[in-house]
Amino acid sequence: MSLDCVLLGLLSRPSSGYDLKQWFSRAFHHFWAAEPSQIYRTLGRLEDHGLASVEETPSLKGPPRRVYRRTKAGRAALRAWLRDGPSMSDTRQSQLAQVLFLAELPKDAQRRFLRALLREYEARLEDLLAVAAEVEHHADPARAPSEDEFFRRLTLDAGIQQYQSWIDWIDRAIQHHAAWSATEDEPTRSAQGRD
Amino acid sequence: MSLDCVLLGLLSRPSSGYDLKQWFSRAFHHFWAAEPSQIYRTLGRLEDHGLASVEETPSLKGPPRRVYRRTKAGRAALRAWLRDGPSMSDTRQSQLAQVLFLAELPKDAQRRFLRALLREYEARLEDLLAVAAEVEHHADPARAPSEDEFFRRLTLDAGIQQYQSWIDWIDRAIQHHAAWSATEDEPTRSAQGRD
DNA sequence: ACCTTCATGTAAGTCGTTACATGATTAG
DNA sequence: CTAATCATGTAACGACTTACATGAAGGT
Repeated sequence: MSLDCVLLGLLSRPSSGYDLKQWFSRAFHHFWAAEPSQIYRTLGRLEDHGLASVEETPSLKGPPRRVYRRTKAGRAALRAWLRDGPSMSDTRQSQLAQVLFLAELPKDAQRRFLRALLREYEARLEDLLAVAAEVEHHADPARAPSEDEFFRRLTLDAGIQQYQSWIDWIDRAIQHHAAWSATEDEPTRSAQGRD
Repeated sequence: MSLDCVLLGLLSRPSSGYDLKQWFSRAFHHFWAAEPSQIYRTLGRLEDHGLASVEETPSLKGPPRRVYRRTKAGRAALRAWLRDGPSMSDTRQSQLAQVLFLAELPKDAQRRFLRALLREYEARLEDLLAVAAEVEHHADPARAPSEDEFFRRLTLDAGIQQYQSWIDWIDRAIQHHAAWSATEDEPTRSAQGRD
């Protein structure tokens, strides 16, 4: 239900499914991912419900673009969603679940896992910083940002800070893990092959 | 597919669906939520695939408990999942999507939204701190933590730090928003009723 | 000739949510 | 007697993923 709202938000400018896909792989990717198939289907649903309208226009390359724009009802739905207050979705972080069960692996595999996690987050942070730099580059430093710009930067900042916070956490985790491995170095029960 | 793995991880101690539900609403809730219906269905699937076995035992109260324990194959599947390295699930944070579109609302509604978001995260942090305090209380400060304890604390720390990081972000966001609202106080285009 | 980018989707299947159904035991 | 807790699930629906299908335009 909330991908519908996200698309309605993005449709502040008329866009094709393909256009929207680009947003999802760039400025956005740190807090919402969506596959083309899902985007196209959701756009169809929006149209069915009268929240968006389509217009087919020829494209320079390939098949004609189906450009969606939101209707009055669409805008109303979006605003209702926003006015309802924060919709706190349950985040599923399988990496953390994996950390919780890491006792199932031997110590060196544990260390490898934590290091791999660190590298993952570092890579993601780097990607996001590149996006942020690009946004910054397009901006006019003399003027106060527009509303859209202001909030786009806020969400970028959120992502950057989240990743930095993860990296800090894993750094400390790796250190604690090393220290604790040293104190507890008799072979442990749970790393053995029982079951 | 990964709820299967999470349950396999939790089944390091034989448990009923009801037991597992308790974990999901307590020590766990900050990075994975699951409804009973889904837990029961997943347990059934694990059994079908030979990753867990059931034994029915009478309970003191209510219907008999169906206690699941993981099989050798189950443990192997879990370890394979862990050895495969971090599984970075795409997080969907609809709150951030909402922030991105906040320009659709008037300024005072924007401020209310950000404040509500702050309160949400503060409440969640408080809950998690309570869980962490409880865990700390049960622990023996003299001994080094067991492997299980060590990783459980790691995941709790991650949650606490994440929430704190969110709170810092929103605090700053609210300040920036106030400052920026003051500079840009002519009525803005996007807050008007066009579309 | 072949690859990439642009651009559309469908079809099958899994995962997850919401709502409901059932029934025993114990504390007030 | 009533409500809470313990304990099981099903049924229906909606969300999301994975894999596949199609095809034109333009570059190498």
